[in-house]
Amino acid sequence: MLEFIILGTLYYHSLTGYDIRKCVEGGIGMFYKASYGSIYPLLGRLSEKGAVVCTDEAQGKRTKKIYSITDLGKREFMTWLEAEDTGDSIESFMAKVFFFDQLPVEFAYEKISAYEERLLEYQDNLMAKKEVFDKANGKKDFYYKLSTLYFGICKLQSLIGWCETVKIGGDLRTLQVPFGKKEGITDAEYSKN
Amino acid sequence: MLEFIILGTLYYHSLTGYDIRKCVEGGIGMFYKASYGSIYPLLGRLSEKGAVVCTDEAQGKRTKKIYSITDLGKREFMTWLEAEDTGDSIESFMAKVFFFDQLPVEFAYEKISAYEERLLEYQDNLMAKKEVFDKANGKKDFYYKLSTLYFGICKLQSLIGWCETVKIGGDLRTLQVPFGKKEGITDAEYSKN
DNA sequence: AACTACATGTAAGAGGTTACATGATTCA
DNA sequence: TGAATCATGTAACCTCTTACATGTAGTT
Repeated sequence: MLEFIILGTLYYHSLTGYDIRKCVEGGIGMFYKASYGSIYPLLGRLSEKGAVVCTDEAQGKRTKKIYSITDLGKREFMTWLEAEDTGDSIESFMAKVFFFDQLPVEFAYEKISAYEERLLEYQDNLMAKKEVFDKANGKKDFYYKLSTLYFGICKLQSLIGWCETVKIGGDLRTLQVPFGKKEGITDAEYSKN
Repeated sequence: MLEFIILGTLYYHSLTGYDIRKCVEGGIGMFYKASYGSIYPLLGRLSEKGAVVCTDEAQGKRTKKIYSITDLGKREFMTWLEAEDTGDSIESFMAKVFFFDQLPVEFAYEKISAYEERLLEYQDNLMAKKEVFDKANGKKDFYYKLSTLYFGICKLQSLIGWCETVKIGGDLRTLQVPFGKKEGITDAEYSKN
């Protein structure tokens, strides 16, 4: 995963290992953490493979190592981006979506639709599980256990709704919050920009 | 983590390693996966430590190994359950909530409230990041990147809403879905039980 | 007789994290 | 001049996953 996130980050800009980390943190950092202890060794391996090249750039007394993606690296990145992810985590799916801007729109539509299909299947599973839970107990000794299941269903259905909107390039503002604090994504605030 | 999930699973029932896996899969399996390759070695280590004990039970030609939690194991489990989790993942929080049924209600209220507080702080961070994103680009080349951020915010606010309801032991049915397919958590279906 | 589920493990390795070690540059 | 940030790395360790290996019990 991190391998491809690095390649995606380098796709349009050459960066140092340090900068890559900042980019990841400010980008898909919500879904994926990258520490130096994983980035630097990985950059070494990617260099050996020929997916990136390293250029030394003098900067006063020290030398920065600036990494650039190669054609091979670009191909590998695109292969990953285009691959169907088989039952992977939401996080890894979001990591791909993060780079969909560099793909044709039809492509993004297909990928998100396919993912949504699998989510709908999974939804059926969860519903069946919920049935069992609801019936098997008196709803007293299992309140918190049930609550986690409800959270899972809620999150899943939010994600399905997200797919519906994003796959057609819809207005992100319609991704409204179901309940709780509504500050933040109001129309008023959004239209200021 | 898995260590405590095993202890929590064994809290009221003695089980084989095989059964533990099934329990985890059917329980917090949505948030946490456990393979035999992690369970069996862990049970060995827990035995050495004295947190669980193993009893052999003859069953025809073979012998089942049934694991039971000890007082030490119960104390360790409770310590984990009561500990403030510092910026951990949603999954690890849900894993704790899963076992809140064996805690006094006030305790659950406190834990969920404290967690909600941290979520609200994090929400401020995300909003700031969203501002930067919204302003820094023409909303064309960054649509999908922005969409992942919106998903993060949406998920976070869903979770905050979930906290609001669950901390006071509220009706789980109010955790309605914001958009998308609404099948499943309808009042009609729920009231059948 | 064949298949599925029960049941227990191990070995190799993926894929990280944490802490450590080091030093340059920039800015107040 | 001191602190923060920039910048690069290593070593030890941890936590699992995957695949393998083996065999029993129940069911069709």
